[in-house]
Amino acid sequence: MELTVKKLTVVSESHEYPIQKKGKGGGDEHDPGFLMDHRHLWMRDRRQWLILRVRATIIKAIRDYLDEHGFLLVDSPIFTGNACEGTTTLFATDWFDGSKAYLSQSGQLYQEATALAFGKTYCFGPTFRAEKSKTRRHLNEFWMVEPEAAFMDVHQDMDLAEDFLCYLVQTALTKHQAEMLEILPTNAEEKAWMEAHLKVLQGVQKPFPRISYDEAVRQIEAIRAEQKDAEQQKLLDIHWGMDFGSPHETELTKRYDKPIMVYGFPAAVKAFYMKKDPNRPEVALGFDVLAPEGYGEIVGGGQREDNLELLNKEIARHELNPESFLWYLDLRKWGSCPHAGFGLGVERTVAWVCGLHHVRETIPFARTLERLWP
RNA sequence: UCCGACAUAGCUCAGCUGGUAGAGCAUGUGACUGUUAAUCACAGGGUCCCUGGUUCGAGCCCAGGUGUCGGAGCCA
Repeated sequence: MELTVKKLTVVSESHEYPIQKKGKGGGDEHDPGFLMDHRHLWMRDRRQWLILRVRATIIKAIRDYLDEHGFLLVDSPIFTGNACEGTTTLFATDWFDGSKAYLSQSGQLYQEATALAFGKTYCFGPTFRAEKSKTRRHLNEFWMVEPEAAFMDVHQDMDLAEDFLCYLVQTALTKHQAEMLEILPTNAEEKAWMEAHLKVLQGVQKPFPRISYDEAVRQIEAIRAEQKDAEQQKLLDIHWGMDFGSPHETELTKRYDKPIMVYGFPAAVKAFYMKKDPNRPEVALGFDVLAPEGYGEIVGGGQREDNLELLNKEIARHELNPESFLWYLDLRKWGSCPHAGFGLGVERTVAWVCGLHHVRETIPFARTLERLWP
């Protein structure tokens, strides 16, 4: 395209722009820390511009899907009065009467209330974790969508998560596939990787492999036996009853080119509100969806304990204060029913779809352990 | 909290066995003008993260500290 300029107006002069063009070798002229310090300008870069538009597409797809499938948006509060699952992972702030308010780390408990009132609901907003996690998968402020439905069991919950995720990925691909291939890779090697990655995403169709925790443990044991590196063997140590660590998830998902659904975790390592398998009380009716290519857990969910007596026992076993949960227990006391739901992390999903190394690029202004600027 | 790596010009980095600081880009001046990652010439630009130590001499070696990044744990 060629333009014949008839008139030129300088709207604003810009001298010594802090972010430079690519170097002659084609590599980045700046390291990630510098770029994050200039996030307010960096987002004008075409790669960042695309990533944040993919995020917007995925967010719209989340709302469209749930709205069209009978879910009502009923948001959970962000301030909560009590620390539900331990204060160490919560940000505390001063409340009016000298007490503390905590920033929500999940809207789920409130979604159980709204689902029992409206049938199918979801909340979608920022979530806060005060964990001192410094990894490419963690932010201290991130966005999570949490659908919850009455009369839904864990199997229907997994069906929903599967269908939902397929819709999100395919919607993002339909809209952005061409520009993702054109813009995201910065060299020939990355371009080849992106071509393969887009094929993987095209293959994100139902059904996903569903692997029981028991089976996953067996597979990880087999993977561990193949490892030659002693360090890696140590990291992959596993036995029934242990929760998975990142190395377990990463190695397991490398074997698949679709997201996998792992279900039936040991109840002992899961949250107090998870319903137990009536046939195997040591197993919880929860599941995780693990993205391929090592992107980790993008969905966590399951069926909730709807039996008042069993729930009380779990609260005692986890040494939680029952008074904090009086309203939550009311939900079982008056008109309860089987119900289930899940949470999907927006940034991890966007990072996976875009094939990014780090989730910090998937949110306009990342908040991490060392970053409150800009 | 634990483990590891790194910290040199505005930015990205090099710097040998310890001998007193370099490149590219950016910036300034000039040349050129069909450019689009412009090109050419010249120039300016440094608390080598901080403190202490070893040494005739430390960007380099040692100790402590600070900061950044990655990983573990925890999780989306």
